Amino acid sequence: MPELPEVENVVRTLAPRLCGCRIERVRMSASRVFRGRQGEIEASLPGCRVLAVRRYGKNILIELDRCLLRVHLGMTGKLLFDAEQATHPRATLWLCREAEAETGVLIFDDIRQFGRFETLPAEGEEALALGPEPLELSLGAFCKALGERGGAVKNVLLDQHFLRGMGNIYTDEALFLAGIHPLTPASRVTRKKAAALYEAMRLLLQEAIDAGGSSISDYVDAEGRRGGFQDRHQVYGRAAQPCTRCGTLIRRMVVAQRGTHYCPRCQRLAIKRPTR
DNA sequence: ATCTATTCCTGGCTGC
DNA sequence: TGCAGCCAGGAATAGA
Repeated sequence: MPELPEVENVVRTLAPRLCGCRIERVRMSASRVFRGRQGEIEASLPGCRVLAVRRYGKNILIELDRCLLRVHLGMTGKLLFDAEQATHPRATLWLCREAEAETGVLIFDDIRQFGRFETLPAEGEEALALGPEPLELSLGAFCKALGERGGAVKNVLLDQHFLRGMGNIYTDEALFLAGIHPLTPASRVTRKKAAALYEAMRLLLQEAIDAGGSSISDYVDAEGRRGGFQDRHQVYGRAAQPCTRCGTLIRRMVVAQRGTHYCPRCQRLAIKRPTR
């Protein structure tokens, strides 16, 4: 499932091949990824030139000269230059470079249709109003915001209005590295633990980006390459296997309707009561 | 307002 | 070998 590091790798493999191209024509199949905007997209994309490709949380924003194309990969979405790798193409863009014939296609492929493919007005990302990037946020701002939130710390980290880019895998991994139980109320995470969480999250995201992301089910970048970080997960997907730190068996429970993996010994649910 | 539960969607896996 | 049933979960939406 694509989270911040995976989307970052998609953007990095997408940008050099896409920037400067003109979209010649578009073919779309009926799919809920367009959210009823299929005709609008088909009408607006042809003739547009790609100015830039950037990431906004887990969104891929393709900046065109007339509008913004927002692509969210959801669970199983992929952007591919190789038609051979597409099994469930939802949109196909034919591209061409200046004074050249068609130079290739870009396919948005999405098995489960949890993704999104839509046009937004230029500067449309502001309307998405997501929280700050984890890698750009200061420690002080993170601790302050965390302390003001209700609910379990895992739910808060997954909330894209709190931080943009964290998903289930990196949330479980970051909580493990910081030694925080996923159900700990966000407002009860101590300053020391919050600082550990902040550092763990940033280290994890950077290392995962450098490793090409995590390929759990079928994630691949725009060149069709798998990531390598899945082999370094310490809790995610390791239920009933020994903790890499203490040997206790990793447990799985459901938090925020998501499979949640943690070490019951390294991540104690200790709610300190105020001492009178 | 703020937080939680439900819904969408299909391939892969399990067990009979 | 076939097939029913379950599981994976991001985020919009509805509900408390």
